[in-house]
Amino acid sequence: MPIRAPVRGIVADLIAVLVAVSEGEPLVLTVRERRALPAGPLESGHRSLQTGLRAWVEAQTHHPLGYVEQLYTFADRDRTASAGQQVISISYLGLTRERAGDGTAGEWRGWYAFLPWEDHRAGMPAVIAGAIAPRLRAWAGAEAEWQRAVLTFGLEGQPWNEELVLQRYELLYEAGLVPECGAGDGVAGVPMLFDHRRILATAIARLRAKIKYRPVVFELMPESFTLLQLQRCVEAIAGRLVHKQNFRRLIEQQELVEETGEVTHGTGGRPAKLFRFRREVLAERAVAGTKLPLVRA
Amino acid sequence: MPIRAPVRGIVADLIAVLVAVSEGEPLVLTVRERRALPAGPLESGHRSLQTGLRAWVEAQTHHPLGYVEQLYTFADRDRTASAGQQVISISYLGLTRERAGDGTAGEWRGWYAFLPWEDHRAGMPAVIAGAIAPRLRAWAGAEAEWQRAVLTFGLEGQPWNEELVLQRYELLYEAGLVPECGAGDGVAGVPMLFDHRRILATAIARLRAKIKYRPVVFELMPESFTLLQLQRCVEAIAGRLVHKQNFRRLIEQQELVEETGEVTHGTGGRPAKLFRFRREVLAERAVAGTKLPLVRA
DNA sequence: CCAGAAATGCTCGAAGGGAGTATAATACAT
DNA sequence: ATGTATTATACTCCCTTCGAGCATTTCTGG
Repeated sequence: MPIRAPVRGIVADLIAVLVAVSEGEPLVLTVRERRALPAGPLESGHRSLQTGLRAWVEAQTHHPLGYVEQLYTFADRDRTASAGQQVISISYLGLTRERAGDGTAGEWRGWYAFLPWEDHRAGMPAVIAGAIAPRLRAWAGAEAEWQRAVLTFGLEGQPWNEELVLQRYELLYEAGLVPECGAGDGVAGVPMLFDHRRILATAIARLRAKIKYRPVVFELMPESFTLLQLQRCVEAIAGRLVHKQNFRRLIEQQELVEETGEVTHGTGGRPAKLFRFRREVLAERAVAGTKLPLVRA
Repeated sequence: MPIRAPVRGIVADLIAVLVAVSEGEPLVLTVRERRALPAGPLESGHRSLQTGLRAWVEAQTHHPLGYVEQLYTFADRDRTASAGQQVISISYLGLTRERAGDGTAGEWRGWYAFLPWEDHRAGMPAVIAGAIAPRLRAWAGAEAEWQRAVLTFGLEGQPWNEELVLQRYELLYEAGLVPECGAGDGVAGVPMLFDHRRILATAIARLRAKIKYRPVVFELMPESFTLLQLQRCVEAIAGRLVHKQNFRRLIEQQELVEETGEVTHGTGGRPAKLFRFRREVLAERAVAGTKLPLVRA
């Protein structure tokens, strides 16, 4: 391959989607009047991107960052900053157990303020039938486009798939229904600067997928918790309700938690046992599940 | 957040892990005497990283790139090129249906040449019991380190988990058993320049996970194929054997393929029906499976 | 014609998961 | 005190999925 001169004037940014769940609401840390995600320049001297981000976030929020995962790297031409400079944005998802206290530069905000059509805990949000569906209908030229809308938004009786967060945002973007695309008014949700709302959508999609096969929810929970609190946390992230008894069976049969021996009162009903996460499973579960029809060794 | 001056002299590279499967062997495109993955500088003027990489690869190999997915972005300090320049490497996984023909800058090479301990199709490779296990045993100080080796490599009767490709490579790296770490001789496998073998491991891990829940295998198959060819392709990627009858049941009940109406002869037994991938499922399967115990709407 | 090799069809049983019923233990209103 | 609302927790039922294997069919090559 020919070695060519690289692009000059590259700027690299780290963008963090920091997530916490408080009282059954999923929160994301925002800055700049709640219109942007926290971001900072890449600094040399960090051993890796991961540790660099962790150090930076912990310095900013004074709270430990439980879990960090790289999301995606964007370098679209329209991300170009000033003249001729190319901007590369490396985005991260971070889960934190507690909300940042004072001294934090940003504000925590419920993520469904930005993507209200993603919260199906109280049934399909009115904004879908009321605004999104008709405007997508009007936009869709070919039948294929409408079918795409039907599938991603669960219209016409199609099942709702909570993982398609990014696909839904991109569909709205293409249809000109979010202000970020530069084409007028948005159909729903608070917009953000640049493509931060898309990055948030990416993060939510990743997290919604991940809680199903890795015990990451616990990174968002306090040390001890009731099973209902855990369930509410999962529901907050997934944006939909969960069958209580089966959820408990799932958690318990996987031996993800152990009883602390204490109970809580004041929840309005029978006192609930308190549980804690069994950190041992992080090592045990290294041997995760397969899905291929293997033959015996 | 304080806006600080960004790192000066950033260089951004694209690194591609191009995969093909030919005659039941997984191949990866290499350059530089088969010691490196193809890489090129990020060029401005491309609409996005994805399209930039696709254009570059297709120009190089004269073959369409079926599927492209971003893998990971590395920017470790030790990736620093010359003086004070920070290198950011954005890696991609690309699946291609055909091997590149003439005019290609690189060479296709079986990926198990680089990671021989990953091929369990003929049982656990001798190199594990013969070289890896004893040398990890000698390296492991604390019991926890040995336990990690036992779990990731499936020692002492632990089940083999084919998805832990990256964890295994990193364990060998930490233990000083690969030449890339700068500590002498490697225990097995052809080394590569820089951290390219780690990137290859990342790609294999991602692909092994992905074939289980997305129909990406078909990106590696010719237009029409027999079910055994498809199975061999999956086995090549997964590095382990699959139960034939159950594999067919899985494929057929998911309606991933349809018969072409033709059959092949000369395979040594009863002629096999030829199938083709039903591209429609790419739209249908947008509604993928869940694992949360949901409540009825 | 016979052995070997694939392809394909079918069955059995264990495990997992969706959905609902039943019972227990608390807070709170009357 | 008593009843009701609310939450916690224990089971049951049933259907689907999936691992594992047997059996049969249809070709190739002596």
